[in-house]
Amino acid sequence: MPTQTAAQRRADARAAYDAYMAACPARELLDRISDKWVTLILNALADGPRRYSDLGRIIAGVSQKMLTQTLRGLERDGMVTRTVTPSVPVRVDYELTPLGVSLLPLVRAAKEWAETHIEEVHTARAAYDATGENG
Amino acid sequence: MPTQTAAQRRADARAAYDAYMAACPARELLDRISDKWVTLILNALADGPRRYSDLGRIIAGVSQKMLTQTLRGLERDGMVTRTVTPSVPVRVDYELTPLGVSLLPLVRAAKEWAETHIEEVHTARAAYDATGENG
DNA sequence: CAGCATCCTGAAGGATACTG
DNA sequence: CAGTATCCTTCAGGATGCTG
Repeated sequence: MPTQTAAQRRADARAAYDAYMAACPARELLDRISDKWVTLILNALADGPRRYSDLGRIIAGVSQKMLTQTLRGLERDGMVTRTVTPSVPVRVDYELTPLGVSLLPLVRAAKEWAETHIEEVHTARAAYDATGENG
Repeated sequence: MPTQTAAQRRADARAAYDAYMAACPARELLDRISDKWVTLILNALADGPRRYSDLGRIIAGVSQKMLTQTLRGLERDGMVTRTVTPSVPVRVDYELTPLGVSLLPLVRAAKEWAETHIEEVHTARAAYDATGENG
């Protein structure tokens, strides 16, 4: 029996890697904007502040849980501000911070790339699927 | 009993939205590059072709399953090519296609933004956590 | 060497019900 | 209105063992 199995070595490597990854700024960013709801909220807030219920309607398919959870995350990261107006009933507005706004170009760049190259991707995909299906 | 409950309406909205989302190029792209292993593989292949086992070593914490699965996905989408050299033992090289290469600037832009703004994020996060903890 | 097939667990996220 | 709390399902992804 070896001092360390291959599995253990891999596990160690992963642990080290995970630690490294957790500290990687690019990774943190991608983890954030890769979230489906994050990009949708960012877009929904792009032209100005919105109320909680407005966001829920604009984004249509979102559950309360995910909406709240995502907004909290964005607030925590300084991407949006949450403003409570203690009227009756309560009113809560969300708005992008400068930091949140600075993220928009990146999201748009991604959109740009996607729209430019998506056909290539689809073509490649169709070709790949075709070759695989008949042997 | 209403013709349609709120839950049903939300479910319908989600179904419609999911369909819409699935067809959204930007969404497709984000789904791809948000994958942890995708960005790592892209980077690993940035300076030239690599063998399967090399990738496994360079990316350290990856499991065979995810490595293969991710590479297949990238190949299918036309981001990488897979070249088999039928020697003994077999040798397989992966290389970025022009399409794959065209994605690198975007990944780097993300990295750039992250490195520029990550401190702001961390500061905001610390502030947020501080206010919440003794409320 | 470069995979594939299988099993299994943890975590994300939707549905639902309740509250200030 | 704007959430919070709970339960429950789904499934991404790791471990393991086998193959051309």
